[in-house]
Amino acid sequence: MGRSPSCAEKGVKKGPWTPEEDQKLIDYIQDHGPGRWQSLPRNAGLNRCGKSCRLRWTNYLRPDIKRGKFSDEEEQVIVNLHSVIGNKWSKIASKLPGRTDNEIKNFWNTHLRKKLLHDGIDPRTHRPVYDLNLLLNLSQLLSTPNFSNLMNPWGNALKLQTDATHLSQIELLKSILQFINTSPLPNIDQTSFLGLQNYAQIDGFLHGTNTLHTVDQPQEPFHGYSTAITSYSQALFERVSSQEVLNANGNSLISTGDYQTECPLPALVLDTPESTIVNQMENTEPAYISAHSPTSNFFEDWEKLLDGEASSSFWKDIID
DNA sequence: AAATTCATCAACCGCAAGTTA
DNA sequence: TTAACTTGCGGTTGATGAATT
Repeated sequence: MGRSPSCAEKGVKKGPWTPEEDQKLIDYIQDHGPGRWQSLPRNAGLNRCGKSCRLRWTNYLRPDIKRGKFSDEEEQVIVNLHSVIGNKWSKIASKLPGRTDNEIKNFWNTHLRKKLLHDGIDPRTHRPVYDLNLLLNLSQLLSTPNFSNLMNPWGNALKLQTDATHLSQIELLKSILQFINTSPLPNIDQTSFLGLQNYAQIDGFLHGTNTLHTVDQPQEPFHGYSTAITSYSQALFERVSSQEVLNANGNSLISTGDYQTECPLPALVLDTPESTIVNQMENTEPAYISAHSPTSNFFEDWEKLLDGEASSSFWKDIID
């Protein structure tokens, strides 16, 4: 599949169209119809590339283009469709007669995205935004060169750091699992998304076994896992929050109140004995997780997530 | 009044899929 | 079958005008 030369390579005009150019394009298309964009500029006497002509016609000159502000109904359609199909602007545009994909894309980027953010909705997931201040605080804390010096060298500074890191990891994990569990997308087959084998792998991971066995897909496939992680993170949180974490100025970086108000995940039903899960998670190595599954990236991230040595760069990447 | 920042949107770019010879 | 060509898409840029300092 070759790539056609860009407009610049052909030495044709770029930039805004003049009224004369517009008229030439309109006249030509009225006579010959749209299409054949590559040869159109030559035939129409335009010193433009075909791409530029097509774009000008479809986004501006087409007679059926609707102009003016988007109505509330149109806005709602865009938001609803975007929540289902994402940045498929041409697909969204096909449901809004007279609107172009470019126009919708611009409207999204300049208005709707900000509006959703303002309303506390993540415009990518269309779900309530989880406040990342806790993670950011932890990141700053852990990247402080003198962090370990702040702590009593005879105390449990390293353990606290480990707990705090672990807690932040678990919180993200919880969000991921909760998203998967509550995803409203009707067409996502969660079995094919992760694969039965991967359910088994997670199951094995959480229960400390390396055997790959088939498990039935539950109604909410990650329910048990997310509740287990919730209980685990709660235990970790209690450990972290029971101690004052101070920055170089002596200001508290983490407080129980901040955590509780900024991590508004609803409480999940505990369906696994807490102590068992905690012990199993701490003692389990994820190395057996297959790197060759269709979802290997997902599991590579899991491995990074759980790999102590790699965790610093992993979390830095996420936060960045 | 001038300088700076912000918001908007037309237009461009690169990529990938589809089509043709 | 394959390579060249065409088309469409989504991300990004930059010119422009409005708002703010």
